[in-house]
Amino acid sequence: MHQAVTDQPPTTARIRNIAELARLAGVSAGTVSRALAGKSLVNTETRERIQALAREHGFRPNQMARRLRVQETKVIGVVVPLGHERRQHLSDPFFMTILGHLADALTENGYDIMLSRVIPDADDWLERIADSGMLDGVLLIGQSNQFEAIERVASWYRPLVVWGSHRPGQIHCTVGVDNRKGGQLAGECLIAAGRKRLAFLGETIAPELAERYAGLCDAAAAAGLPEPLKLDTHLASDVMAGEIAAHIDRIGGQADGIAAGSDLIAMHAVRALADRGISVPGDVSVTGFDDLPLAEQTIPRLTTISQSIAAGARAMVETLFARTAGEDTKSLEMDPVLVRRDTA
Amino acid sequence: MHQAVTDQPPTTARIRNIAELARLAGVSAGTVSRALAGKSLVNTETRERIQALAREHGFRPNQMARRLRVQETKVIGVVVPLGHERRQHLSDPFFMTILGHLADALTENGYDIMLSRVIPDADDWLERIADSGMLDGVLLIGQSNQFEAIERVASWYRPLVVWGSHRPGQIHCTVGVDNRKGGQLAGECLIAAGRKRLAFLGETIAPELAERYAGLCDAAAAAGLPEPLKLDTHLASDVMAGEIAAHIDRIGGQADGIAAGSDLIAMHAVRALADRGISVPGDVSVTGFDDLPLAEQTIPRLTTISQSIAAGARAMVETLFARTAGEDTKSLEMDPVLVRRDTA
DNA sequence: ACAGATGCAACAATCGATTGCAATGCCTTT
DNA sequence: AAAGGCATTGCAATCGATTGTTGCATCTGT
Repeated sequence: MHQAVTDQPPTTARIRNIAELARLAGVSAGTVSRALAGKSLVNTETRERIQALAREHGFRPNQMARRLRVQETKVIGVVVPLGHERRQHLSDPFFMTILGHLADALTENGYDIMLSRVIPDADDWLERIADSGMLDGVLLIGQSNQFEAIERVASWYRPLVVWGSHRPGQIHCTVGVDNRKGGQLAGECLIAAGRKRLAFLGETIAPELAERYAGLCDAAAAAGLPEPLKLDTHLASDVMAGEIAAHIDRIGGQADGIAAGSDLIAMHAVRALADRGISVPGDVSVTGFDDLPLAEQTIPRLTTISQSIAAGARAMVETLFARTAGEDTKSLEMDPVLVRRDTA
Repeated sequence: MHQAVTDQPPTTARIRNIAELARLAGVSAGTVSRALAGKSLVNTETRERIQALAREHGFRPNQMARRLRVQETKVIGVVVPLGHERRQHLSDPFFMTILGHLADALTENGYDIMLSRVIPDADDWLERIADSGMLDGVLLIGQSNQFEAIERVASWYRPLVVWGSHRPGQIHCTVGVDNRKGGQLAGECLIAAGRKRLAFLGETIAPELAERYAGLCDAAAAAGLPEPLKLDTHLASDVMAGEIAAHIDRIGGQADGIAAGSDLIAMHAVRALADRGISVPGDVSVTGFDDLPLAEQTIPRLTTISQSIAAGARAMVETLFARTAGEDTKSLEMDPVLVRRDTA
């Protein structure tokens, strides 16, 4: 009783389960369970005796067993499907930023996070996750090209919320930004800066980016400008830099206003332009998308379209809990906001 | 049999466990288990029949139960202790970068990741994680001020590897960089650029940063310069920017060479200097630490000390598996490398 | 002093899958 | 034809905790 509370006793064998502790305390396993859970059904004195014994031996009940029994895991899966982009990896700054906010919101509510980076080879990848019995809910970051798979699972698995865009009539619940409007804002910003030859930098296989491009086209059309160039770029960071540089070299002076599909792409573009002695925003204007924390730290600071990621993450978590509680939830489409800084 | 493979049948009730499927197939639960696991003990024909039935009903065995039974979870915990810095959050770019690489290495080996952001209020926070029965191993990112707690757990919990610095005689196994040498490299770089009034920007409560500062002092002493200034900064990104700006204002021209404790701090410093019309590296030289991917993307690009995070992450995972297999492992201290770019 | 109420703890079923061992049936061999 | 071998499958224990129900003992009120 006089040793430090959390030390392992050197002599005694470790206690491996409730039954052993029960034998040691001279009570039944059920009583130990109730005592450790702090339930009032056990006598205060015995409860404290058992708790002291547990502390002394460094015993903690096995969570796996508990969760199997109570059918509740207090774990939420956060999943990134990498359908069209197998080489992209988790360190993508947008994903990391939203993950950080999700982690904050979930841990505040007493939930743990299970992280999966999934390459959807098998077409039941999401079924497998939803149905594993390991999770109380799933948050999906991005739809990638897996719209069908998500719809299929959403039809029977309720605790699922997706970051992404909302198509009319879809089953699964999304939280996201109006990407088309965001693209339009970016276009209007470039046009207001006097740019007439626009280009979009990003891979339009992902629906989000396709919509941003569509919005850019809207803005161009409204201003009577020709359709913006579309420059594809992979999202994997190791190849992105090279591809962007190649694009810049190739298009030469054909574009004076670049709307990038993400802040990361924009940063690479600014970097590539600077390397070639092209001034931003003197010669070329550039806009980003996302408004990551680092957008404010670059020099020049990025003009970008804000997604308010923190609010989005909070909304995802709240929506998930609402769905778990059986409520019907609506998808949330947030308004993008232009953040005017130094690049456009 | 003619419907799409993973569809849920609209009429039948969902199958909830192996026993129900067994009844449906007219065999025992054990046989179903073996069939779904693809074991050769069951007749090929029955096995395929059972597998088809499972697919048809979208049945997947409960992982929680399986894991309880086989005492192996295939889940590794990745934990960030936020001992001295409660407001820091997961979106810290260094953490995110290393997490990305860890995720890659672990998923390649068939492991899932459980993410915990822990604020060590209770002093048994790590015991609770290690002993939860939910994890096959734990990777700790950073020691924070929790050295004692980590030592205590490491004395009985083997599958634990920590990113951080190694003190002589410690029990727990670390992977990290020689922070003191890194600080020294930074100092030498600044001195080689002709800087004589050095300063360190970062919070020296964390042992890693304290060692980097010590290395900087070594370099200064070796060059016969006075002891560098120590400017404390919190690591939480929301307050960091303001604090750094205040430091820059306060010290005025007292320092012409700034060694930052991390790339993020360096970025903020460069930003603050630029805002004040101070040229980098014209008037002041700045070095970072970590060599995050974004260090190469800033303008001017950051001169920094490389930690080779990718290699470190791989080493952590390998070491963890070696320990799980019962091998004795040594801590790994990697050599830092100066990456000379544009800020010093 | 006795019926009924109350407090406390034990018992046993349960969560869902895995797996060693036993049992069945069929085929081969002498 | 009996015995041994092999291929399948069933049975039942097990992983470790939770919890509804039951049973015992003590206390209260009249």
